[in-house]
Amino acid sequence: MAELTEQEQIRRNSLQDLKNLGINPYPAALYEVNAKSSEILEKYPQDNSLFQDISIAGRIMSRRIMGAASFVELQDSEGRIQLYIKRDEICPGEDKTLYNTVFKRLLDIGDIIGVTGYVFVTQMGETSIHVKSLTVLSKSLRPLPIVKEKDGVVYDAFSDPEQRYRMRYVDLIVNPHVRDVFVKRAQIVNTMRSYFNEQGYLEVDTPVLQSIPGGAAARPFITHHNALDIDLYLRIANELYLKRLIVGGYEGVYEFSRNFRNEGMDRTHNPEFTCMEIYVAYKDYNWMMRFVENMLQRIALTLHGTTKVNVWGNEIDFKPPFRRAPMCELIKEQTGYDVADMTEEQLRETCKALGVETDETMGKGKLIDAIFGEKCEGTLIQPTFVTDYPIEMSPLCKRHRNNPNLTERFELFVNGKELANAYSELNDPIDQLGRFQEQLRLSEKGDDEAMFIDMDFVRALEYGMPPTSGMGIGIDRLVMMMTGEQSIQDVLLFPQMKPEKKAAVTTDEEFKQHGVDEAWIPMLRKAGINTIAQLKEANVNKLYNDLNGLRKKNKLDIAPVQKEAVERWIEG
RNA sequence: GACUAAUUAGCUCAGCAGGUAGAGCACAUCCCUUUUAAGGAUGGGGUCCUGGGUUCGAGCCCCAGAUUAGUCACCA
Repeated sequence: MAELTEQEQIRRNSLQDLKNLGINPYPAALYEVNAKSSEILEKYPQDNSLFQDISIAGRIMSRRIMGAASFVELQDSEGRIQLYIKRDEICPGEDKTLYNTVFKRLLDIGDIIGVTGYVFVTQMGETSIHVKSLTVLSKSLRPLPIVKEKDGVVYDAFSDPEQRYRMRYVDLIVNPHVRDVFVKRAQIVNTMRSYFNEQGYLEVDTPVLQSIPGGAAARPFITHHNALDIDLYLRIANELYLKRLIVGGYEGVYEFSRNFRNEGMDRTHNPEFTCMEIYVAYKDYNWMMRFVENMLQRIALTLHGTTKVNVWGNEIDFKPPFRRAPMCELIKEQTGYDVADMTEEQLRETCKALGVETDETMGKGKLIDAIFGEKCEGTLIQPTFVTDYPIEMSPLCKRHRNNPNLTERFELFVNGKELANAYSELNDPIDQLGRFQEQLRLSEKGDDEAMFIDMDFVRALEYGMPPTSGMGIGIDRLVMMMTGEQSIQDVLLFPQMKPEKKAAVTTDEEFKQHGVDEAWIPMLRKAGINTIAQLKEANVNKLYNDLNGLRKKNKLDIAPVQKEAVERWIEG
């Protein structure tokens, strides 16, 4: 076990002292809570007769002790409220242990307590709780980062991203803003769910483990099922399953789908992320645009009370209708080139002329996408539906009713980023099979994202799927936009991180068995020897000198170690 | 994957031309009896990310590695 820091040791001592006083630092019984910090702060100033017999619980976030009276900031799930603790109030009799020892000495910032009492206003004008009784509910053994705030200025913020993401629990304790982001995330999802349910659409669950990863162009994670002895893929999208359900006869189905893609990680990509996909029978992509607009407007209103949201310095207005523009028109607008009727060769030359990088494996669709991505995406700040994508880029989408080279597809761009993607879904089984075969050709050409052929999906279409419109929206990116967060890690509670590097540490017991004198083990660690392996490689003279030096420095009451002993330890 | 930067006390950060490791908060002991990032005094606390190298001497310079961040590549 790794060495404890001084502060951790002191807290463990306090823990033992509490037990010695007959106080259980981790009691089993429930603690009755009948008030929350936020409602007290909100309602008491209006009506001083309220909250005269309350019980509240939370974490101690700061303490100001002045003799026989103290102030504590208590943090519950809603926020913080000040406690006023007076010695003779919580210790009415002769025995002042609860105040003098338990509260003042054995409790710390980070401990969880419950108190009863009544609400009043201090001379400083702060609504506070006058405490009549105090119960220890959980002793904290690690010191929290201390974040202080005055007049809206935060001092010493706990801000190291690595620590915040790895120890999200600490982040949530000391950074109230972070807790709020995830409340908003839940509100967004709930708003969408009620919006869909109100219209009679059905929420469903489809497989995460799939033998054919379909519905998107992406590299999947591969796993293995032992009993079947087959490889399975973690889903990259749920589209093909939802469409099977439309074939099955549901009018509308949707799913909040956790997807997994074995690709790069950065501040807009996490290996697992959440998409919402919805499919509605007898609709087309024009209907879907109105549907999405209204949904986003409703989310913005729920969260902010207005359709205007500030996203990274841009004021975005989610008030419908959003701009609609065909892709080739936007390319023409930005570059002057009309790519609509170009051949693959002409597109390659255009890319070259525009300075857009290409490679051998790219087909027509990818070439146009490359131009669009490079020249247009970033310019689409206000919500814009980009429509009518070339057919090569959209193997699951219905051909455009007026132009067979295009598809009835839109992507919604907000603040220069893709947010949603929707089709009039392809329901012609023969066309679908042909498009899958084209993907196969791309795959053989080296495009490792080209789609697999899912024959069962084709079979489903052969039974007949009604005209259907489908839409997918990235929940994480939506949350980023709606909360103003700039990285996906900030809207995921537990973003993927590389495993924490664990320093291999040999236990005291192992050192003992290795023949090391017990009294010297702590000194050995201080000398930088934490494993048997390190011990074996140690230099006898250096270690011998180090140990006795440490003995002197730490004023140890043990005899100096003999060089022969150190030799024995090293040799084992 | 490439490049750049960061990594020092529980937290936030200083540190120089290579010469005994610092501050604030937190912690401990004491003082102060209604405070407001409380105040005062004293004190404890460090594998300066890891491993090599240069040097009489490295937190600092060189090489390699780890992690994180940013940019690019990749990524509907």
